[in-house]
Amino acid sequence: MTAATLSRYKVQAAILKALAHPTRLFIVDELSRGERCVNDLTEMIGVEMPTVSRHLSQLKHAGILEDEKRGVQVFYRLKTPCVMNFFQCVAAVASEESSALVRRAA
Amino acid sequence: MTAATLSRYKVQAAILKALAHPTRLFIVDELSRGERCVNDLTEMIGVEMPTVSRHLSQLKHAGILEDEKRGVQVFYRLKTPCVMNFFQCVAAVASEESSALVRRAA
DNA sequence: GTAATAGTTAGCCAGTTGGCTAAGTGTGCA
DNA sequence: TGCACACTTAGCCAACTGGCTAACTATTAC
Repeated sequence: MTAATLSRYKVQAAILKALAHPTRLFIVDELSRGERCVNDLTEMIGVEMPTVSRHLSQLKHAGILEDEKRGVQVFYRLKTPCVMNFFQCVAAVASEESSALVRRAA
Repeated sequence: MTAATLSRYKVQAAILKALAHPTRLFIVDELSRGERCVNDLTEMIGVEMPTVSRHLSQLKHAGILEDEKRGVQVFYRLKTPCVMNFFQCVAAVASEESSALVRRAA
């Protein structure tokens, strides 16, 4: 494995890792329907705001989201809409999986 | 978020998490060109065999790989070839990213 | 200016990850 | 039978994750 190849896998792994959490998948899915402020997401998700804020900053750091402050609120939206194709790919792989995996994760 | 929705996100997150490591991405990429035994993968990757074995079992547990013992060797191959579409999706998102992310991961 | 609201940052902590070495399992060969 | 080889499992450990609460920042309303 060359250094360049390893670097490429690291980049891809970082993106996958950013998405590899149920809460962050929910956020991306929700933002695919339009921008949302942190408070709204917090209410939908049902964990404390600092936790949501950190999930958002992870996704932002991975280049998946961008934010915009308007007044006292911060709105987040998808930066790369193509992440949704991706999202459908995961869903496809997931649906191909046996129900055993579903049971394990439930 | 309903229980069913949460469960679905958990399944998808588990798949993403299984792929979210440079070594495991390498393995999936390599197996897309055909089955390989653990020893061959170990030589290509350059970490100890027990570590490779564990990466393989993680991918197997996630339903991405399947294995077959032939004699003294264990061959792994992709179980869901559609994981490769997925792989291309990640590459597409990655290439859309700024070079900043590349620099961070390098 | 003070208070209220929205959000982030910091610090704590239990649980997970990913590397390693050592030990165990199973198959084939002399 | 006994040894070598391929692989997995177990156990250790440092680093990371993801939740929380508390404290800080910034904007708006009074």
